[in-house]
Amino acid sequence: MSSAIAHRSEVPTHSDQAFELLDCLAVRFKCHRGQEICRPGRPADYWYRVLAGAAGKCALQVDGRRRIVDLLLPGDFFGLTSEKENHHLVEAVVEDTVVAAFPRRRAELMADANPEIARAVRELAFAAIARVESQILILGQMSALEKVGSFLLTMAERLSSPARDEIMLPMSRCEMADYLAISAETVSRSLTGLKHRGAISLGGARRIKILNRKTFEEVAEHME
Amino acid sequence: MSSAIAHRSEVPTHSDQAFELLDCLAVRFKCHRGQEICRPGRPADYWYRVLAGAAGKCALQVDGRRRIVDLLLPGDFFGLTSEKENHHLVEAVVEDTVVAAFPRRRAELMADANPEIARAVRELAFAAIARVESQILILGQMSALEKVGSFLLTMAERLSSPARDEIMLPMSRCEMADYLAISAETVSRSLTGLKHRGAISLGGARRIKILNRKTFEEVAEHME
DNA sequence: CGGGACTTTGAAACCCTTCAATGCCAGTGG
DNA sequence: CCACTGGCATTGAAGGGTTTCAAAGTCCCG
Repeated sequence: MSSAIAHRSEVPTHSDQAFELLDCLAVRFKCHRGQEICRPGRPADYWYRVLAGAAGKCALQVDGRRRIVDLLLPGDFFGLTSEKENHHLVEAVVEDTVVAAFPRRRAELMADANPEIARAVRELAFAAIARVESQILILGQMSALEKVGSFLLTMAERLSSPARDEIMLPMSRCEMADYLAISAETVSRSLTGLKHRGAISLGGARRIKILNRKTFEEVAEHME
Repeated sequence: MSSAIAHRSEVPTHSDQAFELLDCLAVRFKCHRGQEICRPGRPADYWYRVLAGAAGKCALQVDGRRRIVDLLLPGDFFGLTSEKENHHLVEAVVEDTVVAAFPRRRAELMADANPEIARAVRELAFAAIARVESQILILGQMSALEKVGSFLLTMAERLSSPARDEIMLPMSRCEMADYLAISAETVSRSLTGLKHRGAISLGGARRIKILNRKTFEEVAEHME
């Protein structure tokens, strides 16, 4: 489930030589919270990689709702599409998110010339598939408790900080709601529900500690 | 949203020379309905492509439920992973589904040697990302009517038969339920709901005709 | 200290799930 | 030819979870 790329809260060290070559093309920039990184309808001229912070690939619906299709953490690539235009809006979710942009044409030429780079890009695309597929499993859960529970476990893994089981969420309740396809109120209720069951403890809205993984599985099974 | 690869009910003609090379590696086989194509836990030694019929990439949950993570139609690739082992069960959904299997090692070597093939595989991976992301949007819909409605529109596009707007569903209600993360009964109710609104007509359980796309949009907006 | 954004909590309405029964269709055997 | 069977689809009713609207509470920052 987890990709070959390490997810850390800071820039992953590109141990691969292939990446060092790609990185020569990269333009880095820092984003404010909510700042748009790429916009639907524009030509898809870049591949991107999150280096620090977090970003969300969003789809805007006709009714004004926002759906976060993919949550992008350090190490994750996005903008990988076979279309000529972007279909999604990508926004920074936390302040000072750092993104590297790779000019697509030149990156593709580099991939043509260097099989290692082609392989690396392929792997990154595969990682994106795995990410989105695992999100589908979360969205397919029956109850909101299960959704929030599996989201937290996934985040604990992806953010894998030195202190595992202690998560600093990069997003607000509202953004979790857009990501999990439930209302922000239900997200909140589910978290307090998990707290009351002794599965987690909350230290401020975004600091979450996983106390008892056993409880999560019980919740997952039938929310007893 | 739709990939560069044409989706037809029969084998797509591989106009690209790159594909012809890859096809030399392929082992083709025909599957019965429900037959497993690859199994979780086994080494991921192949890439696959559906040539005819349909297949479903399934995740089995602890409670015995089945979730269809990706619906694979002719032209679609699957088995694209960076892991050493498969995580999903892939099953044929219709009788006589034809699949081509590409030995992964050799296909990768071929991609290393031939940038066109590498590019083609990359595009196919990108297409898989687009497929799953659009499925996330469907799962994120509010009501079952919206889910079923947008599913039908998507299928009409992907199956694009000569007579557009006339779909022959490759799957049962139960499988649609597993794909849309709602119960089979609700799928049925939604279909009759759409019928009563004049959006579709049913000729047998699997033959569906889209009568009025306007109605779909109304449903999507707020299911009036 | 106040403002503002975010989070939590409450109550009513609504939609979906579940369980159950009925209906439909094709294939089989008498 | 017909009855029968099994799988699938449809429909009904009760119960429960989520959404929505609303209000109160919390936290951070100027």
